[in-house]
Amino acid sequence: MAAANIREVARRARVSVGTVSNVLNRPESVAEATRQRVMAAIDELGFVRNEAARHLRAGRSRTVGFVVLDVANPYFTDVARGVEGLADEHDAMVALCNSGDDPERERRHVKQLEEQRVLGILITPVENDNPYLEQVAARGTPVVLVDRGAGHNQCSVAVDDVLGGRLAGTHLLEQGHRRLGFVGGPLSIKQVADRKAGLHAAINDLNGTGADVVVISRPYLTVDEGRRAAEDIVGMPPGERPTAVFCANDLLALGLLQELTRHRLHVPDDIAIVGYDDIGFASAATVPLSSVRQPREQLGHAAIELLLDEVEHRSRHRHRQVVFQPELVVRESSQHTRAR
Amino acid sequence: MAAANIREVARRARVSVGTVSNVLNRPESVAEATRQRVMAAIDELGFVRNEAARHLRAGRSRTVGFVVLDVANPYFTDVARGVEGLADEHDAMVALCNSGDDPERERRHVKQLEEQRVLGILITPVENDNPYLEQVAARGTPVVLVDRGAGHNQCSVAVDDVLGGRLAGTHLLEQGHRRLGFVGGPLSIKQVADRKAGLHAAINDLNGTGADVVVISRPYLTVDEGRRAAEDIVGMPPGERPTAVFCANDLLALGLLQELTRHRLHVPDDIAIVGYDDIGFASAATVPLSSVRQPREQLGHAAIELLLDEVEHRSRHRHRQVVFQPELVVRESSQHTRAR
DNA sequence: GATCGTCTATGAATCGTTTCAACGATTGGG
DNA sequence: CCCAATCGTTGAAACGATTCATAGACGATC
Repeated sequence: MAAANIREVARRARVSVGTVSNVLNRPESVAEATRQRVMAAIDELGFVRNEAARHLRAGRSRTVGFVVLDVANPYFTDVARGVEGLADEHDAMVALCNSGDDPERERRHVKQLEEQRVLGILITPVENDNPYLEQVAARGTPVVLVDRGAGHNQCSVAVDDVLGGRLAGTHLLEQGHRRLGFVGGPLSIKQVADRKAGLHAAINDLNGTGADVVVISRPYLTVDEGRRAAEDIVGMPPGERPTAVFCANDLLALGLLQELTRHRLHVPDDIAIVGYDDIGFASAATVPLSSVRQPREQLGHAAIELLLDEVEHRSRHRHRQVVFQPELVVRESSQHTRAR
Repeated sequence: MAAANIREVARRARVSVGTVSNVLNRPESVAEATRQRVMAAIDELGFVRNEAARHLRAGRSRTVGFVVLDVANPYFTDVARGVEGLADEHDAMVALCNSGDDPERERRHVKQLEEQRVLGILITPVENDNPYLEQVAARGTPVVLVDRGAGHNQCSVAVDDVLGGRLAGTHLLEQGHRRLGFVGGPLSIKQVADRKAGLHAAINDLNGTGADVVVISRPYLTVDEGRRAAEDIVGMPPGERPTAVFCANDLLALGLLQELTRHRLHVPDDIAIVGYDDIGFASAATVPLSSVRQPREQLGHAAIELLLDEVEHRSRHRHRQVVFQPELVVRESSQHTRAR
């Protein structure tokens, strides 16, 4: 049974195609009896609107593209949830695309989305500078950077990572720690560099305390790399070992926690840990993890809001760069438990 | 700069629209000089093909819809990865849609996908019986059920959950356990019921051993519920407490593990645990978790293979129900560690 | 120089919906 | 009884790319 089209529906209901279209899009402007007849014909024929044709006519689709670095990362799926919520209200669909850290795949996805004339594209780009995205925007598909700041020729939503690092650092200093560790991925990733800078800033805020930072650099932000960082730490002479470690994300922190525990180092008494992102598994760890929380759903919310504003008021739209404040969630992994 | 269309490109390159189309789709049939001229025009105008128009003409889009229960569940993102791999080779896109366990949302997504005339729909339905999906298929959009068996009027890919339960059960019995526990979500979910049935089957296989099963039923399959199950177990008199527990998924198992440890019960010596799904976090747990592994990527692979077969050989296609065998991965959580 | 074949390029028809000016029918006011 | 206004419906013109039968140009062959 090939899908029936609007013409067949019209014929069956003995009306013109225009009327069928009206039933579908402006039911109030059609006489009740006619409407019924058309609806009946639609049911009988199993008619399903052809989105491609509507879309061709309309010039734009009702889909928003969201290109993320990694669908498997709970952080992004949470942001996506925020996007979806608001998109739903504007009956737009969200197409979730995975670049998997590969600039090539990212470009392919963006191209496809542009060909689909999506309402707009939300994207966390793999690389830092992406002139091609500005071209996409210039050709008429609005682009909003997610989790990345932008110049004022683009919209962006981000979280203040320097502040996040500072919150973590200040907290650890307040707990009396003076030998701090930073476990992070490559500093070429802006988020990582900013978080580290925040940690240093916290120390500067409190200058003259003689606090020190050992940097343990790791190539990726994964659980496995967290474990390796633990090996590094365990290998240090106890006098040089940091007494508190700030990790660039929760996956690292979880790996670190597991491996330290395995080596009979107690968290937080021997080594305190603060992570970043506050993913669901953070509070579920064997020692619940302190973490810097990013307002993930809000981030998604804000991103699509900026996008829709640009779509709806193309002329009077001004690009904005929204920056959220992170928040420190203190749990067991960074508080001395004397009563032990 | 509104997106230029193929006519403007043709005008600029001083050729007909047909020729531009040929450059795009059959470049070998166009003289080199002409081709160059057209390409130049495309670049200069920033021309981007309009997918809606191609699609309208072609009758079908090059997108496959994948509707999952929960994008935040690593299990589904892994299956999705399998789907994407093969889809890429057929230069099809995958649209990942999230039903979030809500039949209403699921239906909306399916409707949208059908209106988009996607190549086909892969879906893990929320409910068990879904006649509406057969109607979708009958109207011409192939549907493949994922992680659910189907009758022979539909294609499906699934994993033998009874076997999975049996593997877990047999393993625990072989380790000498006789008081077993089963922690699971509502038995109305077929997967859960099957896994439980498998556990009982394992006991029957070895009849006369006097093995026993305590069922601890929980409404959801989450980490939190796993913790609550631990409370139940801790509350039992030590003589009745199971010495080994099989969980319907890894999230439950992780929660259980954490809370038992917190109550100073040692895993596996006091209580052994086997989970299900073998998600990434299973091996990363404080006590690495034994788990029944489902061939996730293969599942995705097989699903899209069935779908593409139906698309490409519509007439001679026969619906198939593929069932995979799960595999038990034994780790520390279910092996006595005498050397402790 | 007529005939045939090869290679390129053309342009009109097509996909299915939406939109909108225009039309006929009906109603109410003057 | 006529004129306007209102209401419901119509039909044709878009939207932008693809396809395909056909035409034209050019060489080779007899």
